[in-house]
Amino acid sequence: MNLEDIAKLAGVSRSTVSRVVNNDARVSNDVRARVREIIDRSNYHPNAAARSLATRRTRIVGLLIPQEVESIFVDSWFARLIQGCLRASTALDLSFMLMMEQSNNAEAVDRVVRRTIQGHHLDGIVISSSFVDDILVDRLTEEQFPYVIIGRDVQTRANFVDVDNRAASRHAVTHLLEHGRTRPAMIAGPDTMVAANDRRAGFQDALRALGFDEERVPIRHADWSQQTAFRMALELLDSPEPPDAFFAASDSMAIGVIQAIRSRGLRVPEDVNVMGFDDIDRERTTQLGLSTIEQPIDLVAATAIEMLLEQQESSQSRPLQRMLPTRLIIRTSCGCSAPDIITLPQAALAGHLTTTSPAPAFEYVQ
Amino acid sequence: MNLEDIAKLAGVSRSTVSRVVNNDARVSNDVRARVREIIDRSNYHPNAAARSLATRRTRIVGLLIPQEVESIFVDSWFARLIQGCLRASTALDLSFMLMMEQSNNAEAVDRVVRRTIQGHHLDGIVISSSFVDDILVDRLTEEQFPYVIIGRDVQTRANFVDVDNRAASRHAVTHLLEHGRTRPAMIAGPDTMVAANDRRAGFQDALRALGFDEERVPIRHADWSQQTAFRMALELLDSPEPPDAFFAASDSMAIGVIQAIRSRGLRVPEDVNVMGFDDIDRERTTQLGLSTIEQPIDLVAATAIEMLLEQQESSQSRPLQRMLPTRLIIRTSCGCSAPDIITLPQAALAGHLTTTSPAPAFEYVQ
DNA sequence: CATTCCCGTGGGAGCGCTCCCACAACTTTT
DNA sequence: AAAAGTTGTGGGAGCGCTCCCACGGGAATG
Repeated sequence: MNLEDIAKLAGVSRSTVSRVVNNDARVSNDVRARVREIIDRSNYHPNAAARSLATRRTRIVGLLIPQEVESIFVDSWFARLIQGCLRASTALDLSFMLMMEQSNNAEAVDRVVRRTIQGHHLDGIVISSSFVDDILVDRLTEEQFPYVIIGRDVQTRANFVDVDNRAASRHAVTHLLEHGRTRPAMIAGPDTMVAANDRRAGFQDALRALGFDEERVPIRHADWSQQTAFRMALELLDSPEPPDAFFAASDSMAIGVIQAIRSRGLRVPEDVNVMGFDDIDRERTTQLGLSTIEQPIDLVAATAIEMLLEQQESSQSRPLQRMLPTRLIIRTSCGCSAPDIITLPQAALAGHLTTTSPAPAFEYVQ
Repeated sequence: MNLEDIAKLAGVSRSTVSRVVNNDARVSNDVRARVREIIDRSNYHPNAAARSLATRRTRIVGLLIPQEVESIFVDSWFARLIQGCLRASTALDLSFMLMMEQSNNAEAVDRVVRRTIQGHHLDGIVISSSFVDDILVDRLTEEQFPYVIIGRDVQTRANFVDVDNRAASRHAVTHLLEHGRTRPAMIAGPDTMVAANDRRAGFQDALRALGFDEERVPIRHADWSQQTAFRMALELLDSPEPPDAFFAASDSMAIGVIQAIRSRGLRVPEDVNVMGFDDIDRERTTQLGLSTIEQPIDLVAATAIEMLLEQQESSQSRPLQRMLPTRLIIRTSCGCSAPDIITLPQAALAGHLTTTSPAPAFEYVQ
């Protein structure tokens, strides 16, 4: 069953049927109605391959995720990202392809490029952060292929979408310390990661603004895991000057911190206040009353997909960079008694760029 | 850059280049080498759409997951299934497409069918269980479109792959009770689900074989959640005849059971023994020393993809049904002192079919 | 009333591949 | 030595669509 068949059944030409299928205005109403009916009756659907061949568009977008992380799917961050991309694609009537490759491996990158770009398999690709410092971005740019990286990159020529980790952290920490605590501490992420550094910088911004002596505020770098955070929090709690307020760069780590606090017979928030980051596993954080910063993953994903389409339309070469707003989710661990949700203002990075890039060219989306 | 271009560069015909690309034997070695080199040098990759159009194959397989479950991705079962399918597809050089739709919704099903089947978008589709009692399977069968359902279905005409939940449960429970406990109990899954019923049947098989009075063995139906299992286990523990061995139909529920046991001041395995099912979140189960039955999700996924290809090759109409082996993962909660892994024999269903289907036609894979 | 314009429609070309058949140049069989 | 088969190669047709141009007829314009 193809266009020609439908055309014959409707007594019109192939072109006319094509116009009806593609909602072209230049078809008279009665012809349109007749063709529509026949299409419905005969269960016709245009052949995707033929369409792609003629239009040079596949209406398929992809998400590339790194293979290295073994537990990649147990980490709900990736799961939620996938879900968000899938949702956004479906809403735009795009098909969604998942790809997994090793990053930092020339051969694997080549495989991706050949298959997707040169084989014209995809219209665009969303790249989850770990691939960043790669040949891949260069190849993609060179080939003028639409892509978006999830997570701000330090080399500022790439297309990306991210939340303003620094601004969010600054505001959250300011809120945390408004409860009168005097000995803050941070369990930060690995200092090789941009997001981890941005969150730490936001923490320090807040300290500075509030007049804390940065030298005396302990910061420990953990690996996002509950276990490591637990251990490090324990160390700090056992030190001569135990912290009375923790900012953890992720909820998992915040949970580790809370466990550590409790294991020393202390209570949250009566004795020690805690602030997390992510709010992805809402069930657990709610149960613990963990105050945290919400990452709008669905929005990040949807924005990424949109940015892909934008690149497809206009092939301008200026990088597309977008920062999304976050919300402060107030439960009880920060010291508040009543839950609340506060949308955080952004733009902390504008003045404090960690790179020497030419201009603070991010687009802040409100 | 297309076939013709390469042909011109190599001084041969389009056909010859095509043969080289597709590893056709009928090309002389020197011509093959020359063409290969030019292909590599010019970064050529065949156009997927053109290929699909000519061959009527897309080399894309899909996974359809139900939209209803809000936390679909927090549940690591789905995440692992996706990962498994993705891995298997990549290994076979297939692209992997993810689709999310509402099941039990005629319109949504129609959308899937039209887009994937009639639009020739996919070569085959893996369906995660919730879609089963649907119009979808009928449509798929009718259109002779390759599909595989994850999870045994009671209406036995469909293609599926599953683990033998019943045999696995029987063996695991037999093992559990070998430690001399006399008052077993089960926290089962929702009795609307085939897998839940199979696991319960396996439990009962074991009881019968060991000479227990089934009437007096309590079985509670929960919803796979830790919370509900916790509550039900508590009820049982507070009854006049508290159980001294629990079989939980999932690890989450087993964790709830362990919490309940501990909250009554009892110890696992000294006072009460526990057996779970799934072994997906290995980190948590290991930490708790939970003995459980391992579901080989990766194998399930890989088998599903393979079955898709099989259907593509030979379009025989006999349903393709495959049961995969499980392993008993012995840690400490069952009462054992030394960890062990035991591959379980299958075929429990062969004699005890829960349906009245014509023949026990499953293929047991060892 | 003649000319231009627009609107709705039809048909050809072409997207880049595969598959089939043709055919030349050998090799093997009769 | 003729017939048949084999091997390597080339070219045409066709997969089902879109896009462009052509064209007829009615409406708007001069």
